[in-house]
Amino acid sequence: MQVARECLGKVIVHGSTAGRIVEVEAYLGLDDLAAHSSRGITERTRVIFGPPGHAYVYFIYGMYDCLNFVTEQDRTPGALLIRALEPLSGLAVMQRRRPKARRLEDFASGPGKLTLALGITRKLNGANLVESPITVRRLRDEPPIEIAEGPRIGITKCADLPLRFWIAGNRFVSR
DNA sequence: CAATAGATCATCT
DNA sequence: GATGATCTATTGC
Repeated sequence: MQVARECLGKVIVHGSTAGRIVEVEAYLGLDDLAAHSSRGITERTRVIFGPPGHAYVYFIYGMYDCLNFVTEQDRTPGALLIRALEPLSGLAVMQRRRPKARRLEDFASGPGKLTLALGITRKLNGANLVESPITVRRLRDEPPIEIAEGPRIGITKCADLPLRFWIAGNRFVSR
């Protein structure tokens, strides 16, 4: 939850494409029934229980990959779902990967969209976020931001917890 | 504009 | 065998 606030405004770089994190959701682990990790360690949730600073990428609805950051210490489950990015570079590449997006706001304004735009797949599951193909960096001149919070989206359990965070007023946040 | 259906499959019961 | 941390196209007002 603290990590969620720290990650907003940071930049994800993958290949020639990069985007600024403008919306995230926290998934806390054992007590959070909406979290994949709430039912313990399985083949899929293994990395959520691992050390922080790694990527958890999972496949959903038979069609989309979603990107998370592992946030808690080793043995403690916790993840941050990246929900929306503001495209910064590699726009032509993103457009090719997302032919249906007509406006810049449609490139990465959702969990499934951003993985397509950046070319992120399950091959990056478990990857270190510092020295792997995918990295997270701080913006050179980080502008001050106002953080808004509210209930998470697209879940049926624990849907009322205010664990969704976004940059107030940013137009690349999902609906 | 809002509501709904369809696509499509890994994971878990 | 059902479900799901989604997106898009289509239908209906």
